[in-house]
Amino acid sequence: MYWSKLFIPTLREAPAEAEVVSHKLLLRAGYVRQLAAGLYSYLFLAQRSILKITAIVREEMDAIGAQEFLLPALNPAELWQESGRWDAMGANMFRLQDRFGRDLCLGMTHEEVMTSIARGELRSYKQLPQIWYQIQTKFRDEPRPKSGLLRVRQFIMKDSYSFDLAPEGLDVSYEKHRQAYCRIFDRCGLKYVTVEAHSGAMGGSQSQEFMVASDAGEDWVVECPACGYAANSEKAVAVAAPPQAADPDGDFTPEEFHTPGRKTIAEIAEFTGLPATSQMKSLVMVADGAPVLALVRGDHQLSETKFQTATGADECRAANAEEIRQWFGADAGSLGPVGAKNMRLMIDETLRGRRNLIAGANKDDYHLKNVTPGEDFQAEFIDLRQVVEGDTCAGCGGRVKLTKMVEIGHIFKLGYKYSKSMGLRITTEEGQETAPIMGSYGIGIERILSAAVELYHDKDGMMLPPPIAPFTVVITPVNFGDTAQREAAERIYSECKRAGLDVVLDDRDERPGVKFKDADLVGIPYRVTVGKKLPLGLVEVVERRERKSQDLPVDQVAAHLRELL
RNA sequence: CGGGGCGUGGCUCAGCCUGGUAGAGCGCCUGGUUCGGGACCAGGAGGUCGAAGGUUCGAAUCCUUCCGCCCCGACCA
Repeated sequence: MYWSKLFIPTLREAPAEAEVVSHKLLLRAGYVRQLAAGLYSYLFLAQRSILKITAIVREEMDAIGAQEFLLPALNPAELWQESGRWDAMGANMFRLQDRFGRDLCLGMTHEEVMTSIARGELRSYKQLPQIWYQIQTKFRDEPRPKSGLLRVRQFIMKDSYSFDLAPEGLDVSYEKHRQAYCRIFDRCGLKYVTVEAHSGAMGGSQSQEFMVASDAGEDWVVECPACGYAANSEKAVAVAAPPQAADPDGDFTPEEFHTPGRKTIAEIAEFTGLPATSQMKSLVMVADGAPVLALVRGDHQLSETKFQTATGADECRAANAEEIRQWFGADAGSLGPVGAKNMRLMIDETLRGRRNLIAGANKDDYHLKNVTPGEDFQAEFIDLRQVVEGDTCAGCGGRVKLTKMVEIGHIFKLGYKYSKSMGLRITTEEGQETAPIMGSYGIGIERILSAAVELYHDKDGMMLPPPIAPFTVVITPVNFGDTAQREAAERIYSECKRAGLDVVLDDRDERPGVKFKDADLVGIPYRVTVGKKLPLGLVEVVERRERKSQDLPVDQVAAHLRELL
């Protein structure tokens, strides 16, 4: 293709609305344009990358025996009502009505539709296992779309679903996906980690996420470099740093003391002269409408995900000021476990064995000292806190590190949630009816592109891995008006084409600097510069990432690049 | 939904406080000179200043309401 004929609207400056690197570069390099919050048009270059990514995904999915479908994005309400998710999805689901007033939604994911196909067609254990997938557009009415293509309201997902007779079969389907995902992300040139993920409150037994490190990410991943442990912080377990002061030894009873105007952990620490680790932080939560008091060490944060999982509730939130007043007779800042009535108490494992701690007195402007869990109040010990930097690995004792990451894929053992709620039954070898066990597996296609840009860029632009770059070679004659340069460039161009390379010839009547800048910005992995060395029969082959340059005779360029790519 | 910021040619922004005939740079078009890292000269096109209402002789500028976009938080199968 000839650059002068292509629509590649590069910008010298990034539009003001872009903040994260991948967003800025995708706009500047002319890959995408924004239509509205969380809605992007993919222009020529982005579409080329996306086609390359989806081709890789397709090959690897096909290789594990998965079969490609294409399901409607528009779904009838009834299907989602059967699984219970018409209500559960809440405001995150786009809903609409047809001309007859029938409720419809735009699919956020396709467990329901896949299950409805399965229950209509699958009859016998002989038909299992099945893996069905699609590469299709998903819609989610995100409360806050952000970060360019990283969090959007419409995006392309590869989603697959496995149906197996028994858990051992699901293990196999799951493992096939795990390996296929590794191959996909390897082939896309990404540096990623696989982490244990939160499986949700509704009984999924196992799930893993594929994550790429990026400051633009929204998840924190806890990793132990020593033993390789890696988990999403929503689920991660680690050993907390020991308390900064030893607990008073002795069998004391709780004793009230006046703390006028001191409400925060830091204020109490300053007032008492004891560190935050000597305090219990009391958090009043509401789980499915019922109050629950969650207790963590003063310097720790409650993990709401762990909390929700522990309660088994569908919906959790922090209590508001009126509720707290009503339940405790005091305001936030003076709350504690002693005397908390008519509610469940949960306490973080880190506080097991601690004695004579400080907590709120449930009386405004008063706190208690000498509060001992298990003696002065009863609570369920559960891991509730967020892992922090400085904790040590529960497995090997190494120091864990936390890294912000973007989720690009998620594999999930679903269990029987959909097969049971939607009445999918097959007949076993023994002639009994049984519900197949399911798995679901997702890859965010645009996130692969964005994550690659986040991972590989410099001040001049993108440095996309060749397998997903829109072009792999650009031929840049310094002066296209020069006959010798033009002829050499065209010759190399057609030889590259014949060698099967994705090549573009920059035939624009621009100064060389403009062409070099655009090639760098767009992130084409190799550039062939046809210029001053041509009289010697030589051109330069420049590698984008390292900027390594090599002079080659005109007739060897295509073969050389063919080797590299 | 709470908090903050921003909306002025395609892009980046000035002008707004203190009301008085809409600007710059880049980009675009024409002609010329250039040609190894975003050239130079000359000429030119392009804007209902987010929208509506109000105040005023007069509103980009002041007031009210609404809309949109971004950021932080809440939320996130």
